[in-house]
Amino acid sequence: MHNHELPCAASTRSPAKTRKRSFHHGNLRQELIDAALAAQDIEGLSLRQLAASLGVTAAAAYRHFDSREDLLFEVARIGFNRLRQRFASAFDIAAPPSDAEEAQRRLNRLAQAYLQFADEEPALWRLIFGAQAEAYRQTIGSQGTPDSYEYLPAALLGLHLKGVIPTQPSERDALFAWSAVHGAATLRSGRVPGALISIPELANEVAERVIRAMKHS
Amino acid sequence: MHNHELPCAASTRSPAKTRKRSFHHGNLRQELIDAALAAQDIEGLSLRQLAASLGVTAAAAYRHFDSREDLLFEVARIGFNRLRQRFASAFDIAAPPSDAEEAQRRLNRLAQAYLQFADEEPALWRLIFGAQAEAYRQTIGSQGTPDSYEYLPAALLGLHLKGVIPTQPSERDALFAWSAVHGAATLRSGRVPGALISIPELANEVAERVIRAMKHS
DNA sequence: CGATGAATGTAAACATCGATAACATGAACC
DNA sequence: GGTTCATGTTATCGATGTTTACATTCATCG
Repeated sequence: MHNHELPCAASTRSPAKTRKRSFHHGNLRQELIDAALAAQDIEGLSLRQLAASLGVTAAAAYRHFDSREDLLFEVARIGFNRLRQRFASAFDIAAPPSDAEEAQRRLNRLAQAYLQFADEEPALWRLIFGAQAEAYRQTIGSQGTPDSYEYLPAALLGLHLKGVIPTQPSERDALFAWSAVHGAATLRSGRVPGALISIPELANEVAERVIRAMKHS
Repeated sequence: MHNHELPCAASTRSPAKTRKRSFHHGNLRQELIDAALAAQDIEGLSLRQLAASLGVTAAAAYRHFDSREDLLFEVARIGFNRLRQRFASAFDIAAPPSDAEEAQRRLNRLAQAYLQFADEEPALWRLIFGAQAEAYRQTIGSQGTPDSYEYLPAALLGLHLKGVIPTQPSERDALFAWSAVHGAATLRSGRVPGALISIPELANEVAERVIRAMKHS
């Protein structure tokens, strides 16, 4: 029953995926997370099937996670981190935009990051903005430096600083911009008819319109 | 075990809810749907508990529904119908708007209908726009006269006809407007910080900004 | 009225799920 | 070698969706 052909080589987390495992799996926690990340429907995952796919009993998973929700929680944390990394790639939140064009490009890239995340990692997107979205947002959405939720207000403020927008962007302006981008991503993830535009184009459309709405207030 | 104190009074769907039931429940299908509609988490409903709450075995539900999903499907159909009725109350899609102000009020009321639905029937909202949103939309979203998805383009067209918007609204304009409204409803249902505005006010904000974005293109 | 058959309920069973408890194994450390 | 802890297994529980076989009611027709 037990296969102990090869003993675990390194005591410290051997990352050799090609090695056959010993009785001790060696890296089960991470592999469970990875397997969950690779699933098409993360929320609907069965812990037993997930464990079985790694050649391990369901009970083994409970050595590393308190519950199924706890596992999904860790996966959601990774999801939020990836989204924040995409935001961070859009622009440096610490430095103000160089000029008006750059300020506009920032909002554009931010929208693009959001939409690309929804497009390229739809399962993660549905997880973190799905049924448990509120629970996730409260505990892990606002952690990390900088906070994911700071980028959009920062981008809008940059637009004002460079004269693209006449008034200081209010909280409602941010809420509207966020609604537009989030809504576009949601509708896109639902493959709504007519949303067959490319992501950069769609992001540009949304960003342009958001700016237009704020230009004339 | 069996209670047959009162025989079923009317053969044709007695709606008397105060009457005690006979062995035959009499209206189980509808009551299952009603009970599901009253649930706070429709997607997470347990068929067994639902049946038990009506004093009936789980297997009894299978006389009226092929599966749990089938039941949720019927509930989702009702949800779409209610949303469409709210749209229909916003304005008559067959008649063009009387003037520019009425055209703007139409978009305003449409956004309000959308947001109020999300606010007043959050469980139904989460059901029809949740995990199975795509499946529901494909089969029941576009049925009925008129189609739910016709209202927003109609409202935008009305804005153009009355001179509020210079150009003929494109499909992308509609997509953006829809994104903004849908996103606002989604964020609101998530109780996002700062979204503490009243629904009419929020609808007005969104509608105004959508119009502003289209005015200057 | 009474038999028949469809509609609609129950009871029992099955597979699967999340979760827990008791036990077994392997690795590390003295 | 022996102890100890981390990490796996097996067995089990209660709940779930679903199916099957059986029971009851009801409408209909002779």
